[in-house]
Amino acid sequence: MLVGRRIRSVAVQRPDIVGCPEPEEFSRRATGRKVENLGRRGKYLLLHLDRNLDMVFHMRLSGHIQVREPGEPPPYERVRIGLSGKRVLSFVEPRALGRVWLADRTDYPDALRGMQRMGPEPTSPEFNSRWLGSRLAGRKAPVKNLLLDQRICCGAGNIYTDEALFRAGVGPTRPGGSLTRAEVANLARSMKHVIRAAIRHCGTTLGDGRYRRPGTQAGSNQKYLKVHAREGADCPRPGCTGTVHRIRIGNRSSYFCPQCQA
DNA sequence: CTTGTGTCCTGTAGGC
DNA sequence: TGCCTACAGGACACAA
Repeated sequence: MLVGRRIRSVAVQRPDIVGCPEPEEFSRRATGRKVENLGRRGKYLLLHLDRNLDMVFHMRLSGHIQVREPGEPPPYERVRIGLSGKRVLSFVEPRALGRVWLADRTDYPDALRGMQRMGPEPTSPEFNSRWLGSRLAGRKAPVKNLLLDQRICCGAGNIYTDEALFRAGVGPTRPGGSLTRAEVANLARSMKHVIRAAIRHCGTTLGDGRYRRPGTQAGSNQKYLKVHAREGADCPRPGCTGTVHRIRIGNRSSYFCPQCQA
């Protein structure tokens, strides 16, 4: 759908969506480049272009990209990229919190240091109980917050941290350093499981469904959520008589079952 | 270094 | 109906 196409034009509808360089230079440098490959690192999407350039997208809370035919642009289109072969890539972002950057692959800018500092992918062998244990050791912050730290568990967000903690039977407010070795190992395994399942189900489309996998289709992972966004529901663990609670941790909601998550 | 809080932005849901 | 507040898939700057 994208690989092999050449960028013919770039139209920035919302300048603050472009992280760097400045929108004008962003457009100038991207125009004429060819998409050689696609990639992902944590929550960042990568278009590897020729001349050693990467176009890097982050969808934040409500963004998505779609490759469409020319014509009426979708609502909330913030950046429009005209491609060879009569296609248009639209970066759609209602809340305008997402960003796109253009970077030299061998010299990423400061603006992308968050991406550079990310830890191992939860799906990789490097993400194991040894890694997680080393990151949680000595920490007093709630384990929920530490899992949201992309330097510790890249790609994890509010949904998947809740689900992994439930699966591991670990309460979200537990200080990171208080987990036993067995709990850490369990949590690492649970995170792998949750992230793999989410990828298999093409992501989680919640509520108003603004999240969309590329191509505007909804994901299906929301059907498999055990606790997230299920406040008041009976705990899904067989035999448990508890209900799903919602609390605020660090200004964000956490869902969990107090009876099976110690 | 760690930790908690506020901010960016827009839209929707729910209370009154 | 309209106005107000709370909340939403995230990350970062900043203060203590």
